[in-house]
Amino acid sequence: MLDIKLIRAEPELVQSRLAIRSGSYDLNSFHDLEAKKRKIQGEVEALQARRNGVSKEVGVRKKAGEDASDLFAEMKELGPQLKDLEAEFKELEQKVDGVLAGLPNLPGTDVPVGADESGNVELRRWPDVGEPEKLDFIAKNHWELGEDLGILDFDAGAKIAGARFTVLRGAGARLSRALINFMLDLHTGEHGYTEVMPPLLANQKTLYGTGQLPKFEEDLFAAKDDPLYMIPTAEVPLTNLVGDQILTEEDLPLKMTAWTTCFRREAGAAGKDTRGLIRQHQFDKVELVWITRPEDSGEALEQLTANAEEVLKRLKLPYRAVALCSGDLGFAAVKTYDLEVWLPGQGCYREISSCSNTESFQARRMKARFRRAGAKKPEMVHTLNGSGLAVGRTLVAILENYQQADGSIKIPEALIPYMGGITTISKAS
RNA sequence: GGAUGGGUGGCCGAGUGGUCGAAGGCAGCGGUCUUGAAAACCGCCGACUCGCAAGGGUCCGUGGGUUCGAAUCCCACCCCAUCCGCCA
Repeated sequence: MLDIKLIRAEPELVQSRLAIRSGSYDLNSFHDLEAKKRKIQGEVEALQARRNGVSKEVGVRKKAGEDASDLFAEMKELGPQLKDLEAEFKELEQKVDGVLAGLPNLPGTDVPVGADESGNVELRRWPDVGEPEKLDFIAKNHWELGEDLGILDFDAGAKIAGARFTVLRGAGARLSRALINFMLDLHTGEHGYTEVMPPLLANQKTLYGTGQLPKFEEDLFAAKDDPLYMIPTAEVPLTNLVGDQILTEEDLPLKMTAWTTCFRREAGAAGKDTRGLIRQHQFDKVELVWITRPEDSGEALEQLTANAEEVLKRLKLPYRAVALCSGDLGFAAVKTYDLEVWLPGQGCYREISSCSNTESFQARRMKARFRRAGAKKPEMVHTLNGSGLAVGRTLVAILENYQQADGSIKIPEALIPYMGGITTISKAS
């Protein structure tokens, strides 16, 4: 949620910052609505002040045994009047909140301006020399490799649950588990994150806090008989852990990591990435979340992204880092770096991690604050999140990058201990 | 699912329908004392919001209701704890 004070104080700035996002946001009618709300608020409060004064006076007179019938008469008139005005105010307030809840965050001033993903800016590649190493045979897609090896079963997934669900078997299932453990061990052991296992279902308030609701309900799976949604990312439960709290300055930065399964309806993605593991309704992800002081969040995004990149480096998977342009930013983000892994089977880079600084946008929605040592007023914290990494897509990247001419898969060195010593996945294994 | 007890400020915890935004304690901040610290003592100390300010308003799980007036009474709902039942 944007700071209403900022919208009021700098309407042109807010309008122009929103204009470089995708979608259009006209704040003119909002300003009128909001001004009217404040006007009514003033009137309501004046009447409330009078009511409170009268009530107090009644108390005083009763105690003294005096008559208060003139005050009762006044209240008889004031009461209904106040009630009507309060109802009007409430309605206006809800409208204002509704508009506010639907406004996305303002892109950072250092974010490249662009309409869509073609405006994104490549920052660096790893390894940093030219194109990724070419295989000396024709690379296969991961779905061919996986099916041939019997470790990815798309038909079985479709039978059990439908399209965009997959069954992993044998070494495939093991590889997924190995990746989760490898990533968690790295982030907790070397990067200083605390491991968390959150609920995979969340209530409406929680999804509002991170910005999925009310605007993006169609992207979520919902429970049938309970007001609960399956989480689309661990960012949702992890970030909300600090909601409705006033932390101390020493608590910050708070760094959390979690492996969770994630669920997305992919409502707007019909026909996109229909084959393979790239776009699934259900996938596993290791998430990184930081809660910081406002002055620290810029640097925190660099570190968080570096932590995610380290996973790719240890797995020796070629990738590039991209700064998203204004038109490609997510709803809550001020600034986002995407990490894109090289997929030889498809001859392109694909997103494998997205790291964002939302600054105080989510904190304001969920009332996540902290108090500086010695300070009187609490302040909003800044929240950041990033994938470190998407497990399914990492598995894809390993299949495609580590494939051999005979269709077998070499296990990246860093993963061998997590694979029980197995060094290759081949048809026989 | 059934029964019971609860949801009050950063935390713990009192609270009689009427100067209650709310006792007390802890934590925090400032001070006295001390070579310094601790202890002791004194003072300050909720959040949000409207307003240039003076000041006003809202908030005691949520939403309704009763009343001139509700943290206190009534209704509904949510959540938590414990016991019973069921169950990974």
